Amino acid sequence: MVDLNKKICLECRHCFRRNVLFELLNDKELDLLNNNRTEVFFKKGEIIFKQGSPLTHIVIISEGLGKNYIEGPRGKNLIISIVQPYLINGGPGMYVDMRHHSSLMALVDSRACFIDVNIFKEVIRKNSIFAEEFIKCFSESNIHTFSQFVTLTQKNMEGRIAEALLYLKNDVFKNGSIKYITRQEIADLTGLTKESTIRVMKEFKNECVIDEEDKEITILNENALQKYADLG
Amino acid sequence: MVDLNKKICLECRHCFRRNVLFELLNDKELDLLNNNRTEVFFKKGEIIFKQGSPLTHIVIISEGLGKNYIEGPRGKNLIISIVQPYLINGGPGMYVDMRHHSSLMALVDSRACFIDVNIFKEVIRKNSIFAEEFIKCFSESNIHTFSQFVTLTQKNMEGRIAEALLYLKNDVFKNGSIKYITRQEIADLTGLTKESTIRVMKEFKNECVIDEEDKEITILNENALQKYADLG
DNA sequence: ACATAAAAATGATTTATATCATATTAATTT
DNA sequence: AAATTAATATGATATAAATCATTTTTATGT
Repeated sequence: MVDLNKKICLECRHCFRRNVLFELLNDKELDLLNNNRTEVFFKKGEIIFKQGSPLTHIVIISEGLGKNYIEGPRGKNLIISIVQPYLINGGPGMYVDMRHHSSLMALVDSRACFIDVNIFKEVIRKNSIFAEEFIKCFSESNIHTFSQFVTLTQKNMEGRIAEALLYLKNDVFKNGSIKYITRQEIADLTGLTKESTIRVMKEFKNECVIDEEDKEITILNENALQKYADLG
Repeated sequence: MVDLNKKICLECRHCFRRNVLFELLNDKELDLLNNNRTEVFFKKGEIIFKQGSPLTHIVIISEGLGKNYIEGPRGKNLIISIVQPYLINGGPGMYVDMRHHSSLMALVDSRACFIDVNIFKEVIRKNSIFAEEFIKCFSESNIHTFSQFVTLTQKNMEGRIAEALLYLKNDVFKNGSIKYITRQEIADLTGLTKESTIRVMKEFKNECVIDEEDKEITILNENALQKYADLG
């Protein structure tokens, strides 16, 4: 009979190794993380962690896709990032108040790995190279937030949608077509209303800057989008 | 004759110790930082470090006040934070591309301490408690950025100005009156134009929510401001 | 296959905020 | 003290984007 625990363990170590960050850990450290993890399946639309709730685990999506968003004061969401597999979802609360400062929702059926945050911090404390790379990841997402911040406060609708589409194409879907993202979500990425988003997307479609088939958005003219982003 | 080097050294260690973070370092580590630092005076309006330039040193303002801002694509600035003495100005670039992703300008005549970033990182690598506290500081500023992001994308003029004034009063000037900050700077903190900022400030003055004498802004009714922030 | 719900689309209207133009006051510089 | 520059103030006007009201299309559940 197959030892299911063992199987999950091996799977997980595989999952760990898919993020180059974990290559910096030795077997003992990997085992430590592995022995303090749980794996949970989420259906599309389910919340993986919720803003304000205790931050007890860091989350790695091993299969699927998520959106990381801040719930604004009157129900309006601001999407900070679209989360692909193997990225570490810690969040600034893990070193401040042990609370989540944003929510993570599954955009498609997803599998998520929960690692005890204290164990994770212990590994960071013990392995300074790993710590440094963790800070690096954190910093990279920070740089993206900065640039999104400027875009949303200083660019017009076309510029903001163009930036969001370029982000989705290049950073999230790695040059594939954009899937599983609704107009409302593009609105939440850009701080616009869904109606405005729909109008700009239609404008881009009419100008053959983008195309859409079967809910898949393809970017036909990246230069045009870049121009919108630059002029916006 | 007084040994000036020694004097600056002692001063600096004093400056280090004013930030509780440095209490976590041992003498050897403090010496290491101390031996790899320079102190520079800046006049009001001078740039301490410039967005895009190489990040070779972390900066601690030991006297004075600064503004940390992102220079937007078409000349419009976004102020991320007002920087008081003893705070560490690293920035996300120090673990990514060794470039500054924002600029720091002196708001009044200021003294700034430059510490070699590689030495600073070496200390972080060697002292895991210090590293953890550094991540904590970084995370706290991150949480503030998140909240400012939501405010600027989801609140109206009054709400944004109210949030900025509360930030200045409580976080920057520690319940003293708000000084050295122009209308243009409040505009850059809120993503508004200076004209709109002037109008809202006047509205707040008329309603006796704030008062201004000799360029010093006093908050007369914090509850009213909080209400504007909540409803905005 | 039908019913229900969710997403996308569209036009009309409103409104919050920016822009423009100009004046006044305060702060620096010469 | 005069001249120049920077900051604040104010009114008129324009406009980008939100809001509101419906409709159409697509997806999901029973």
